[in-house]
Amino acid sequence: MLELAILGFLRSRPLHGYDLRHRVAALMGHVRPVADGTLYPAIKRMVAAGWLLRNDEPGLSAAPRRVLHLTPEGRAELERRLREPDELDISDENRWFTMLAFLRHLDDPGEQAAVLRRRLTFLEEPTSFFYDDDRPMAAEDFDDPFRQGLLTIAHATSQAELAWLRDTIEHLESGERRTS
Amino acid sequence: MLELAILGFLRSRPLHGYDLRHRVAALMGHVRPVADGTLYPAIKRMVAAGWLLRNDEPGLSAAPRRVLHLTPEGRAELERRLREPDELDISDENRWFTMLAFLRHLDDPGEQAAVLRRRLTFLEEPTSFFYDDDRPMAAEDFDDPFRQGLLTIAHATSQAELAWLRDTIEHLESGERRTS
DNA sequence: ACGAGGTATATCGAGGCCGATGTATGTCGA
DNA sequence: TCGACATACATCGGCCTCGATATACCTCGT
Repeated sequence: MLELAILGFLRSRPLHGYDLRHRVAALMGHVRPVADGTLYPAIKRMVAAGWLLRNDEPGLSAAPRRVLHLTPEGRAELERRLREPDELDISDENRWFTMLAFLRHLDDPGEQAAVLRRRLTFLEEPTSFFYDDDRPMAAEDFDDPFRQGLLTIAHATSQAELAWLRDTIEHLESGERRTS
Repeated sequence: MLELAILGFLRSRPLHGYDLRHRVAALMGHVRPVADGTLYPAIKRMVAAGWLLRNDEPGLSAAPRRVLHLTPEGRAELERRLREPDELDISDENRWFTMLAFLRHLDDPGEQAAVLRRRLTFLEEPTSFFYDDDRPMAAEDFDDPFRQGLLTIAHATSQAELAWLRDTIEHLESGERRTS
């Protein structure tokens, strides 16, 4: 997910680690600023994987900036991750929102719509409040005002997302039809 | 966060690992079912910390059930975590929602309201779309329909949560005044 | 002329998480 | 009665993350 964000940011322009750090932190919405000990090893991994190239750009600042470029392989990797292999369902909110933030890089509207449709299917399947054996979750959960709040908030969120998804899918697909 | 959930569930009744696994998975909302390799080491840690007691309950099922009880220390630890030391702000969604799911165990309405009020303060401070140096985030972010969607959804979510928070805080505090 | 604070990268160790795998036993349908 | 499946616990290696720490240079205010 950090890797996805790095690939996504570098798709637009080359950046050095420190800049990436700010952008990633802003994207993750202050939620959890990336630690240096996480970011730099990730960069190293990705350079080793052949997705990034590191060019030194001396003199412009205090320390030498290691400017990172996306390689064609990196670009392919980004697209692969945005398309998201079907087995991994889009069930992790963080992962999903990060994907959304860079979905524009998948430039075929049909493919974009396909990703949104998968998310829509996922959101539409009712959340089970039951265990596997149809035992309902403890009744106490439902006269707890805090858990009620949890449900209220979750409901509002998914309604908002569903509305947006349906709208956007329609737009993408009508545009699609017009251009084909 | 896993530990918080374990403490929370055991506060109501003793449970064995397998049952905990189901409950935690249901709580995390299918988001990411806990792996055995995560749950059982966590239990072991917590037993070692003195928060849990493990009593074997033989014969009732296939494998011997290791029934887990919350110790007084565990209970204190749960309450400490629900009160959440002020330094760590409630910025991680997962953490926050898990807290909410067990906030009833902090049985003083005043303390409950205090926790909600901290969350309210956090949500009310406007999210910065700027870097530290007041450079705005790339303009391209704003004519990207997917990032727009991100903002739309986030806005709807926080509105719903804000409304619920204000409502609930008021209830808790008026109840508080009545009983004092 | 000096120190505080920002820029920029890097490494290390401790510990946590995931995925795979193993080991039993009970239950239920064909 | 045989196999499939659920119950129930456990361990292991590898990878990742976090937090701390280090280095070194620049800028700006005093």
